[in-house]
Amino acid sequence: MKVNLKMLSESLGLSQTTVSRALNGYSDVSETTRQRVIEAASQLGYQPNPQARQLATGRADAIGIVYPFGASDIGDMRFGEVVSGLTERLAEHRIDLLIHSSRPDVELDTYRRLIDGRRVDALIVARTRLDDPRIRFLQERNFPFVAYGRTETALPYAWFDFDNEAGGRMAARRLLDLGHRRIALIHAPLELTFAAQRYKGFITALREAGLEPDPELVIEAPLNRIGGYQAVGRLLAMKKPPTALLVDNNVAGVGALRALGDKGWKPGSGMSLIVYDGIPSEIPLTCTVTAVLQPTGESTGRALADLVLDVLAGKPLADLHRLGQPCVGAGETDGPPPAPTRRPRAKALG
Amino acid sequence: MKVNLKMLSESLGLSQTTVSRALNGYSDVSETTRQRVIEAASQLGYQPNPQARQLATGRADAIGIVYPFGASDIGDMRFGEVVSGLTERLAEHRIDLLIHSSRPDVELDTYRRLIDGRRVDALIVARTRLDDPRIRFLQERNFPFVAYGRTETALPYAWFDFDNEAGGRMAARRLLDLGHRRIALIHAPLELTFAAQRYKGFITALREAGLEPDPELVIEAPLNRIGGYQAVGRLLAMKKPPTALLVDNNVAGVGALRALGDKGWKPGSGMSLIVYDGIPSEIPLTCTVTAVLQPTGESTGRALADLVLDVLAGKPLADLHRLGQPCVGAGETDGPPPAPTRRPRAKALG
DNA sequence: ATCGTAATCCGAAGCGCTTTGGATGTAAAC
DNA sequence: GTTTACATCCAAAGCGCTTCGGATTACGAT
Repeated sequence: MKVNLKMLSESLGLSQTTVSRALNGYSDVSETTRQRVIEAASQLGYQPNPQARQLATGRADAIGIVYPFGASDIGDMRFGEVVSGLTERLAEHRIDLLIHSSRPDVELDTYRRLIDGRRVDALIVARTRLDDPRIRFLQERNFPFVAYGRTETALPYAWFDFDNEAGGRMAARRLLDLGHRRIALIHAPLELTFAAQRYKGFITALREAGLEPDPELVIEAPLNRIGGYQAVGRLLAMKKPPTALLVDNNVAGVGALRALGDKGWKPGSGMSLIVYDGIPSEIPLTCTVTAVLQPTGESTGRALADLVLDVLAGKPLADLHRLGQPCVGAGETDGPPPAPTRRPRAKALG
Repeated sequence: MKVNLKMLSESLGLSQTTVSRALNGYSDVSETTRQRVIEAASQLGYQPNPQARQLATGRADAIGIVYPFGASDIGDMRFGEVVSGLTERLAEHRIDLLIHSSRPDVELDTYRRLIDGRRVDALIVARTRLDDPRIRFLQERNFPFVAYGRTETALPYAWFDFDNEAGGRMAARRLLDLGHRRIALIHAPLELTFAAQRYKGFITALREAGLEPDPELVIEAPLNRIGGYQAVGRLLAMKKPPTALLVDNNVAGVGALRALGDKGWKPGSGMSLIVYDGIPSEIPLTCTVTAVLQPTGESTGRALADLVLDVLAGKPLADLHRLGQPCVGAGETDGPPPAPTRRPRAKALG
């Protein structure tokens, strides 16, 4: 038999008011009675009914996240890990995580339902775009949210993001330091925030090294494996292929790696390769591919949860920004460029 | 301004009772008034308050799933896809998906909180074990749930599972048909249901072919990449290594593939390899590794959702079972065994 | 005219919690 | 002795919905 507030208060000879206030940490109840109440509550196994509480307070004690339907979880945003970190931190505050998924074209409808249905107190917006309609929508409605990734928007909002520009710069820098001069970039569509940022970092590094990026070597590829595969095909078909390659995401990176393998490429020989986020199946093993690494998904999840809590606590949005730092991890594929071709055969034989 | 039932009913000149019953499809309200009500509701943008409804009905309109904390989403249970399928189907019934994660040692506490806290109407139990304390717990409490994977338990319960035994058998059969006789199996700990099932299928296939499985060739490895890596190391170090290998999960499979690669193995040469579920980074590209393939995560999610709805509708548990069929997809790695070694060098030179 | 029946509709009582606006008692201040 | 100020506690009014147990009306049957 479920025990409710009424039963609990009667068994204590107190009013529901007092018991409720005791349990919720109000100051107008003496410490001794509070202890009695807490004792009796755990004794009787009292668990407040969340729906009743929510109805009375107007809160939902839940936040929502909308997962892009059909998104593969390979690499991508490490969904499972992020969820783990999120729920772990949120649980400490008795807040649940509600997950919905929807096809991109009806995403705003899903948002609308969640908001109007008062099912969540706040939302997390994942995988932002430079101009993101979801964020505009939430700002118009003045609904609390935190973005996983930044956007180009005037109004302030809470966000968590990695310093993708720094990451792109570091990666390019690494290749430059190894002596490469013809460096290719395969990047996701630039309306995606992370792609634009990494792109900018890449270009910056090249310019800093006094190089003007060769437009031919900068290829936009769809955010899937085939995209990476085909882009590498184009690069290798060039009369003068690049000596190094940066792929700005690991989904396309898998395809790129595969394409290189098909052409007989091996780690440490021929073209140098860096894949942003690394190749998923390699991370915990010896890395054959150099990668730009980011903190774990769990830590990202916790950071997002903290931001959500801050937003709900009413902290000024302009302060609620977190920037995670990536780093370049070494693999076997970032050697120096091959020695300049000097018609060797003839010489050697001669 | 949020419009509630009272406002809606007043604007219509009807009682709250009638409006509520009209909206909920009761038969004691005339069709004409029902239409009027529905019209006015969408006109005013009326959205019922879920917390109030839940309080009144005692339902939570949500189901829960507990995700194993720290589980990588690579391959594994294709968490993101399953979630997509689940929420898609559940949304049609106005049911939300609540996700929690917890470390395995406190998983039952999480269950307890969700149940006692009346936050969910049912639970989904993922990644079952042969003897699963979570299922015992839920059965004791008589709390609705559906299991993703079967268990050894007397009482009936709803489950979705793949026919892992058939899958294991098919995989072994494929290798046998190619002429292999020394076939190794790397399997996850057998307390995991899927591992036990695939193991059984493997053994069955061998016996059917008149072979007695060689205990030396059947290796248990932890469910991670290192496990697969080390197991292959042991196999290759044997005086008489196997000519074919089946890895019963793709997490260890990634490690196994890497180990083979380190020893100079290439697809189509030397040892034949089949990885259950396939290598994650390969699936949408050309497959170099033969795989036992299962339907998409989305379809699994939808199946789970349907089962949950059936359970909540009170259908007899003994009927609520779904068995998905795997199939063996071809790759480049399932060739015939190498020709028997016949001391070639001496002979040839002689 | 009277009754039974079916079709519609509604009043009011919850569901279990929070919170407002006092009530009560006690000790310090005047 | 009266006033003031705390420190504790509580009655009652919601929060917005569902649902039980009638009320009302219309109408063919008796």
